[in-house]
Amino acid sequence: MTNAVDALRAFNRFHSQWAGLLRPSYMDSGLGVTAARLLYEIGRAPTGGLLASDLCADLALDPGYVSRVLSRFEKSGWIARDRGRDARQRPIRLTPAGEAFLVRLDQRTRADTAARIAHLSPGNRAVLVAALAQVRALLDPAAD
Amino acid sequence: MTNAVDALRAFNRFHSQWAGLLRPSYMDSGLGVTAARLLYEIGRAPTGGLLASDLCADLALDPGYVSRVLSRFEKSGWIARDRGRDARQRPIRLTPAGEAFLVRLDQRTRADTAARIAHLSPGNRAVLVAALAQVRALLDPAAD
DNA sequence: CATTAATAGTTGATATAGTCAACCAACTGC
DNA sequence: GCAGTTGGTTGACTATATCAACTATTAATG
Repeated sequence: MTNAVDALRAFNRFHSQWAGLLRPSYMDSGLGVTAARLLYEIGRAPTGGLLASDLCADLALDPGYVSRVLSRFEKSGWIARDRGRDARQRPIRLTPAGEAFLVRLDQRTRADTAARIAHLSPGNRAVLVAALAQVRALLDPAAD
Repeated sequence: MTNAVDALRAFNRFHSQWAGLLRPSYMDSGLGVTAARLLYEIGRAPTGGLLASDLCADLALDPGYVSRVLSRFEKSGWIARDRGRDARQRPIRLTPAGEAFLVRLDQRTRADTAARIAHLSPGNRAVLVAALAQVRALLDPAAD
């Protein structure tokens, strides 16, 4: 296991397991992992201008699928869609209810993560943060 | 972002994206991510004694689903199932064809990973390996 | 300005992935 | 030999995702 490729692959296995990427429902939110990612992305976007096509491109998802998920979000009252200047597009914005839902979800996720590193001392946390930054810097030449 | 929880969550986002965990088909193998994990697990197991129930437990999967995937594997000629002493259980073993398939798949995955860190110098690789080990040691108190 | 081509998004049909409950056969303990 | 349990399979179903066809609108070209 001195080899970087093997080490990395082993780490990938470990991490995807650890992070619960395999679980079908994201944090028992009733959302699938993909739907949760969509909602997060909507929450992160500059208010007002986000289009369905942006989501498709950013997350590499099928337009039809995105359309349906967005309809569900709309029905749940988490997003609203207006018409823009270009009447084909339907800019997405998060409603207050959606915002609230997202905040709750985020809090739960954060609490979960916190619990999973609760056993680490402050010193060890610092080491962890440094190591994570190191990994990311090396793997992602174009870090944002 | 000085906070360990936030750093970790950001890393999780980055890594799951980087590792391509979202892609439906594992390395264009025709297998879904779950099926690929099953096959790997079968390949890793001590020859002969592996049971479907072990796979269910280890990977937290539904018995019914596992049963079907294993049937597909059998039909593809990748595994064979005998009867054990306990005639309820059907110990799984990899056939030569399955072994070969797995080797090819592994080579492709390895090549892919290698390409993605091709830009790293030997020194940087060593740093990466150390950082990965560090992360894992901290996150996984019960590392194997 | 009329026609054609492209774009944003939706919808229908279909495939794949995963879940849940019922079930059979074989084993265990009494 | 019977009650309860275990390993595995099957059937019915839901959720997730893909593909192609379609509508409405805008842009491009003559």
